[in-house]
Amino acid sequence: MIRASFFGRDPLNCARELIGAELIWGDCSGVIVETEAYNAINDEACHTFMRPSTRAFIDRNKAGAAYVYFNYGMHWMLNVLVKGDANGFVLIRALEPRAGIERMKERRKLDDVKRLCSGPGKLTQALDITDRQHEMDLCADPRHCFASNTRARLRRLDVVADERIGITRSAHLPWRFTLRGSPFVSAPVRR
DNA sequence: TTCGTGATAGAG
DNA sequence: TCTATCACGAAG
Repeated sequence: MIRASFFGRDPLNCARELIGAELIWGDCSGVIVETEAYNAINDEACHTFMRPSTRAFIDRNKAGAAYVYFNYGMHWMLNVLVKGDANGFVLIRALEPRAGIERMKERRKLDDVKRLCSGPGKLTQALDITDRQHEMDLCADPRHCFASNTRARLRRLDVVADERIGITRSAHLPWRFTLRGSPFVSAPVRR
């Protein structure tokens, strides 16, 4: 299980290094193939820029806490709080499903494994993540945590950085990270 | 490309 | 109160 100290550094390193780790969620799990970093400072796309409630969230929580919010009236987004050298969040954007695939298919009402978790709103639906898990410590419960994938690490993962998706402000920063060539990401790499 | 859908925050 | 905005997804 990845410990809280992992999230006690800065969002960019955390986002990059989470690629290849496994997200364990109850009976389901998947390998993280896409993330984005959001910095609490100097990043207009981060919620902290416009939302006092998000700044308060950072103040009262510790590194590794889940930041779950509702967007566009229908989608939940899962983020992890990074708090240490620099504060911010890592948005979990896509997974390669590993365990509990049948359960994910039921929740998504979809059979195509490649499209089960290929987007931030899709993976929360597949794993049944909602505001029930908001502020949950993701470094404490072995059923809701991240696990480092030692085998993948040894293979020296090829991680690509490009521009974040679906934002207008601070859009040029290369703060989206994907596993090179993965067919499980939300959108192809741009340059 | 277009729309559904609802929380949040700032303005009036 | 009212309105703009939004880290999306599915259909067409």
